[in-house]
Amino acid sequence: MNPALKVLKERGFFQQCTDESILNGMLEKGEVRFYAGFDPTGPSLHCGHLVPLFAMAHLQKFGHKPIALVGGGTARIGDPSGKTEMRKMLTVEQVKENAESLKKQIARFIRFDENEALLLDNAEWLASLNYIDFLREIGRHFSVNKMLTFESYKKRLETGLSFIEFNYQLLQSYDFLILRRRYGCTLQIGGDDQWGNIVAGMDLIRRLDSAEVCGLTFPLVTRSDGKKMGKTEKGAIFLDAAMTPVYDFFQYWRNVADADVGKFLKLYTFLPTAECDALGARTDAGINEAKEILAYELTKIIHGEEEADKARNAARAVFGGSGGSREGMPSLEIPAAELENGINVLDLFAKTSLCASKGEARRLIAGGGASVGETKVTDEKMTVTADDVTDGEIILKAGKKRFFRIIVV
RNA sequence: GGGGAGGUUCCCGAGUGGCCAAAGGGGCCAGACUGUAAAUCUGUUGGCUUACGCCUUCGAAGGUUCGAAUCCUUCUCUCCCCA
Repeated sequence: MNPALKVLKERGFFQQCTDESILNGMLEKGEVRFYAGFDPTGPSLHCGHLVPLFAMAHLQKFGHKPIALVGGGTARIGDPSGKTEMRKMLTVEQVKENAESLKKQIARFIRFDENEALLLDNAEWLASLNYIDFLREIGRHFSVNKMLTFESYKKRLETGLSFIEFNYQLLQSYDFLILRRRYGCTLQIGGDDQWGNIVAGMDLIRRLDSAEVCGLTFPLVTRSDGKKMGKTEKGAIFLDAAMTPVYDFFQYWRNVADADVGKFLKLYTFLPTAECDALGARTDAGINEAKEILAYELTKIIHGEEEADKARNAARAVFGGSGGSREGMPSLEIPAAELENGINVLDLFAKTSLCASKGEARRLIAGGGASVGETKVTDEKMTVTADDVTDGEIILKAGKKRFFRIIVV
């Protein structure tokens, strides 16, 4: 088997492909131009996008030529695949802005200075399409009957599917067609929810250009507890530090379930497969340590080594490990003068990201989950003063895991 | 175009004039147990207030009423049936 394909399989990136022997042969034969799409529906990529990013990085390491396609054109429509509700329409400006920030994040995974890696925006060819021409040339090759048999559309038929969303498959197929014609792209990779769209693109290319191309999908990553990957109640875990602080990002991965550690190490780090398996097979204190490795390695890739160190040190400081430093902990500066008069605990907690309101702070205290420094807060009328300051800062705790650093200036 | 059913707090879902900040479940947060895990049990879960209480919330805007999530009018969105 081709080594690149082997790595993808070993690491859990392989769900299904259109024809394995053809794909294998293609990869063996030489550098393959491949693409994966990213929808700029938000200003930042989130954890759900990590799998295709890592897959692209792996393939590039084997010399294959990646195209990261930002869906500046398609994002204006919305893909119904896997969605149960209609997507919000975005304005052209929003999409453009989003596309810009996605590019920077993708660049952390793909080296655009090597292997002729490309970053394209499908608005380039979609925006100027002529409706009539498109129907004549592309639309006639699609059978509505066939499209309706796709699982993703079936589901949407129950709740409602607008015509423009229904057209998504045509546009994505057209993307593939254009990329093959212009850049010789012969492989599309994506999440398994994209299977239908990928196959449709393949069919279109076979019909119009009589050319053979391949598709490969990744499994939908699930957590062992059945919850959605990369989602918390506060929303998705984003790659942008402004949206998900590095410390929170680190902590998310630090807290994954035991059963997921090995799988996630293979998917979300570049550590050798054997090492990932070994780490994931650990138990007790060992698995706990493996989680730190997972969190650290991934944070390093997304936010850089310096930030990853900070986050790890902050976590260690908080949870009592060695080599701790509080620098990476979420923090807030408060003038010393304010402390002179004393600040009510409720007000102080409500100011931080620990509590959204004073009511929430009150509940936290009532539940016995709030601490100032090492002292548990038992009275909501308590006042925090300069006496509580240690080394120029006050550490607030909400529960065992959430910490906040007040820096006195 | 005609007819019907609906839009409730983070989600699902009760509520059909005052006892409703709104049942129940899920989730979230916290406590116990632990390994910053899982499972389990317990508590909590709109905002402000020391408190009495006040304010905002039941698709939107008006109206009836001492009082509306609940009644009326208009608008809007979703689903279903017919054309």
